[in-house]
Amino acid sequence: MKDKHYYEQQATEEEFLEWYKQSDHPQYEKPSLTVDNVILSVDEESQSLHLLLIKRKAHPFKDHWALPGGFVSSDESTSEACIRETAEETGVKLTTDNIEQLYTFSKPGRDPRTWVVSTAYLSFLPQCPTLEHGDDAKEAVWATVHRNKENQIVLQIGAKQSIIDTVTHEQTGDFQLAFDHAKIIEMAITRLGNKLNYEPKVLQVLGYSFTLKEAWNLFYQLDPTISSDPGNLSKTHADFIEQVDYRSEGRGRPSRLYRLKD
Amino acid sequence: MKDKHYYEQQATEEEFLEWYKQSDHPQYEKPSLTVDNVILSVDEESQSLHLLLIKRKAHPFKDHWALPGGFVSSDESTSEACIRETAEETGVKLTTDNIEQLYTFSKPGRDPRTWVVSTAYLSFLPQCPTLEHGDDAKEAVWATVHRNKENQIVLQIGAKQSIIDTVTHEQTGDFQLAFDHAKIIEMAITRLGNKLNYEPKVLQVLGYSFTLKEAWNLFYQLDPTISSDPGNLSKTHADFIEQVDYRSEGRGRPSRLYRLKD
DNA sequence: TCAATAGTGTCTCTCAGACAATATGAG
DNA sequence: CTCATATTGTCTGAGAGACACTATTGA
Repeated sequence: MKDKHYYEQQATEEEFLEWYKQSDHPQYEKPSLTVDNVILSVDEESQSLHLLLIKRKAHPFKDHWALPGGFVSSDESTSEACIRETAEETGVKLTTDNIEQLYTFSKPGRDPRTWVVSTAYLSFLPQCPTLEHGDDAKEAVWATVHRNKENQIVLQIGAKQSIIDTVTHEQTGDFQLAFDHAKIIEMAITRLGNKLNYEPKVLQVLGYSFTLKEAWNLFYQLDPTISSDPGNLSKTHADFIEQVDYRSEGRGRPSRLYRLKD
Repeated sequence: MKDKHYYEQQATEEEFLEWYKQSDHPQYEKPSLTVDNVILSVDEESQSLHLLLIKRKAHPFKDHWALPGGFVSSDESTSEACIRETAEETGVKLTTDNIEQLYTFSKPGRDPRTWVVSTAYLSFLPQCPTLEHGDDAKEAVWATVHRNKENQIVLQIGAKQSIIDTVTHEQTGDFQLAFDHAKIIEMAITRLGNKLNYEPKVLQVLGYSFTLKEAWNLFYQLDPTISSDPGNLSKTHADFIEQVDYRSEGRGRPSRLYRLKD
């Protein structure tokens, strides 16, 4: 048997890989790898931006609200794991077009049990589908989320409210999120607000088509300092949206429908 | 001994954690976690943007050029690992202000040996310090890097050149990079180009102070479609730079020195 | 005094934002 | 016809970019 040095530095790449797979390797400590998914949608009725949260039934952080997510396995990328876990936990089918990687959180101690590193994703889902929460499924809700004029992020579940301060990164209010999920949500909302003008992928949450007013409402919830004129969106975002030219019904002048360009 | 269900769902959080640490847990497969660092700097003489590459001495990808980086351990975050590995491999001390997280790469098979997930960082370093490459240290070089008018990314090491096409994501030319490092570099340069106008952190590569001409040269290498007037930077980037008012020597009118605001 | 280099002033063009005007449908 | 609602047109101010002009030094 030839030695390690021979295979690493003198053999061919093929010989090396064959040797590598047959050898034992010192086991360095490895982290568990998870994904967490910030799933955003808007409710058609209220036009409010919503965020999917799940109530934890077990320790740690029992009874706290958390983002959906789970473990990544070795035959998939983190984006595939994100899509798979979302489907498993909520029944919702996402595609690579609906999700984008947000950030990887790795601060030691972020999970009180053991070493867990998590890659967070941001997902866009049309029209808040109703969520099943049977006995063994975890309780899942659509929480409303918006940024207020003080630049804080406000979450609401029913009458309960939680505020994330973007300066101090502190959570206050009626409930606390599990793990470092408040930081993840803060980063998600902040990134969305920054990108409204040049990569308005968020509009996917409005479904295939939407009115200018609906788009403006969404933008306003992410950044209450934007222009107060919904109509101006057809100028400022002309490169990103196109008219589908169907009209909806209702009181008042019918609004035109637009869609996000490919 | 009480059972798993009791500790997960009925005990207090403290009891749960104590039980958790004393118990055996099914070992799911875990990935190795690494960091890769895209370290950018500019050479004072040539004013060219440079990228730090290391030549691999062992399989896999023996003799290919690669980004510096290494394994993350359980008592540090990925950013700490990035700073530590950079110091170990190059002697360069970075701080959290000099680095930013780029993306986490996790596509199965990206490392031919085993399951390796890597979080890539982007680092800014002033004035291309000279690199030691002794016997046991890996060979390290500053490769020049810029984006050409065809929107390709061009790397050069001496007379050898490699081109990364940002449409097809193919590498052509005299050398190939190890692993998926061409994709990492492409993402780094693309992100920098997009952020020149609102978060010009890249200017850190110019050191504490710089002239408008130097700043423009850097911007031009990242995006050759920018304004052709270096002087306009004092208008367009007035929010980000401030004059230090010292003047340099040389032929012609002395240029003012600016620095990146805090 | 000229060449070389750098910074400043000015003009133009584009575009974001506010507001007024117009379009469309319900009752 | 009038009200409610939504889109379109117009005006204005700010700012990016091009270019010419001025400033500062060495030779």
